This record gives sequence, C-alpha cells and structure tokens, in this order.
Amino acid sequence: MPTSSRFAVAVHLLSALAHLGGEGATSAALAASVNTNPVVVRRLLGLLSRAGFVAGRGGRSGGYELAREPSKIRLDAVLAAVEPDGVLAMHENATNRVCLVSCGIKPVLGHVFAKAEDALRSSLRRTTLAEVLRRVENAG
Amino acid sequence: MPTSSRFAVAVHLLSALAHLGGEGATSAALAASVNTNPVVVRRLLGLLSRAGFVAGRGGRSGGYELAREPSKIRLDAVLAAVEPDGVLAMHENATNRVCLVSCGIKPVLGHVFAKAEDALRSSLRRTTLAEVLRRVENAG
DNA sequence: GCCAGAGTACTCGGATAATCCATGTCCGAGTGCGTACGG
DNA sequence: CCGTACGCACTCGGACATGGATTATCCGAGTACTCTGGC
Repeated sequence: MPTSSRFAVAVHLLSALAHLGGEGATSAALAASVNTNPVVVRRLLGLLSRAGFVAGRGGRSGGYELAREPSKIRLDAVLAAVEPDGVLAMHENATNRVCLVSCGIKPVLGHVFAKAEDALRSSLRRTTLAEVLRRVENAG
Repeated sequence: MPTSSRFAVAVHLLSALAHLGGEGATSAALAASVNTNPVVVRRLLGLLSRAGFVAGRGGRSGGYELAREPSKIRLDAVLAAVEPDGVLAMHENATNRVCLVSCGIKPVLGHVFAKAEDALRSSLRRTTLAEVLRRVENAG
C-alpha cells in the first residue's frame, strides 16, 4: 500500500500491554488507546498471539496480556509477525518471455530486496519493547 | 497497505528503459513487459519523471527514455520517488489523552522508524540501476 | 524535383467508472464469576 | 458454614456488509510523420 500502519499500531498495542504489566487489557480498552476499532486490535493481536508475544483469553475476565518479557521482544520480530511478506513486495505478474528484463529481473530484485530488508530488520532488532516503553514513560 | 509492489515495478521499468538504451519505449510496450496496464506504467513514470529520472514525450514517435545515466540512478532515490511517505507509516489516529502510551508513543516510534528507514535507504543506496541491469543481462 | 502546408496517426496526461482490499458491524463459541441451593 | 451446580455476563474468533484506494477505461492536448498541392 502504499504504506501500512499495522506495524505502528502493533508496537503501540504491545507498549500499552507492557505498560499495564500483568493486568492485561481487553480489545475494547486497547482500541480506545489507539482510537480505532476493537476488531483491528483483535486482528493484530491474533497475529501477535500466533507469534507467541501475547496471550488472548476469552471469558468473562478475559483479555490480552504479554506472554514474554518486554526485554525479550525485539521490534524486528514484531514487524515479521504483522507483515509476514516484508515491506518490499515483488510484483507477481507473469513474466513476459519475450522481454529479457522481464525474465531476469525477479531474482535480481529479490536479492536487492533481501539485503535491504535485512538492513531494516537489523536496525529494528536493536530496539526492544522494553526500550520503547522506557522512552515513552520518561518522555511522558 | 500491506505491502506495495510499486517499487518493484518502478525498478523493472527503469531496467527495461536502461536495457533499451537511447531508443526509448512507449507505455504500452513497457506494460507488456511488466504484464500490467499502460496506465500503471504512465503513473509510475510520471512520478519518476518529476524526480528527473525519465523523460516522457507525447506525439507520434513519443515514449519514455532515461534522462540520466543508469550508473547515476540509485535505488533509494527510486524508492523515495514512488513511495514518498516511506515504508513504515505512523498511525494518524487521534491521541487518547487518558492513556500515557497513546500520548507518548508517536515521537518514540518516529525516531525508531527514522533509523530503520535510514538503514533501508543506505542499503538501497549501494545499488545503482546500472548494477541491476548488469546482473539481469548476465543472468539472462 | 523541392518546398510548404494541412491532415493524420500515434503518444502522453488527466478525469471518470469499476474492482479489490481493508475496515467496520454482527453473531457464535467459550470461559470465568456470581448466585442460589443443598448438605 | 461450606461445597456444588447452574445461570449469566463478558470475552475472543470468525463470517458477512461497507468504504476508500488502487486499478482499468475513456477522452482531450500535443507532436512528428506523411501525403498532397504548388512552385
């Protein structure tokens, strides 16, 4: 898409859960913090749940809570969880066999994209959720 | 968005133009190479034209051609031309003043995003269009 | 034969309709608490 | 008083409408080639 804000919302949600500590929060409460719809929260937390970062529980006193220490959650893993295809997508159109460029561009682009995304991940990997939370709490 | 393939298509188009050299090509011919609609080509090349990478000319024997040496076109500039907002977007929802995280997350995320995108750009900056074309032609 | 001129064919660029994905709404399945009853 | 069983309220998860953005179609503006007519 243009560009997606799913990653930003995901980090926001995780930060909120980390801030609350062991209490946990419902999707409605988290949605109020992000000013969005609860279903968006549930979708993103569903992805993060499958990745093992949060645990969602139904029932009367249900809700979500972190399933891992904030210092053990690195932002590159969060991005991978909510954007499994990466941020630089290949065009999936059929290759035109007449055109040399059309035939050979994809492996080349794939290599370039892989290196670029590695750089992105390496940068994000240096920041943990605990670090984000610390900065937020100090700034506020 | 999810992830966008505009950057991939843009590099594909520039590679095709570079491969053709000074001949140039029409949007229809380029669209055949990418297997998409000519209007998509025209839109992307319109952006690249404003950035100074290609020149589009109307008229009977019109078309597009590169306006710069392939060795002078770095992929980070191409990405900036077709994705001016970057790949990691902030969520533009109103901040919930009750929530500490909601109030303080945006500057922190902005800093993290800026560093990550810098890393991405630095990686892409190391690759020029000439390099891409060389690999494509050697592989083919 | 050469030149001038209008005509024409083909291109890009933007405005307008159709399609696709993401968001928002709804409903079902599941769980824990609260209460009422019996021992 | 304590334990148990039932009922209920509240939650997540997925399936179904709706909205916005991207994509595809169409039309206008512009340019270079071409053909015709005149010199």
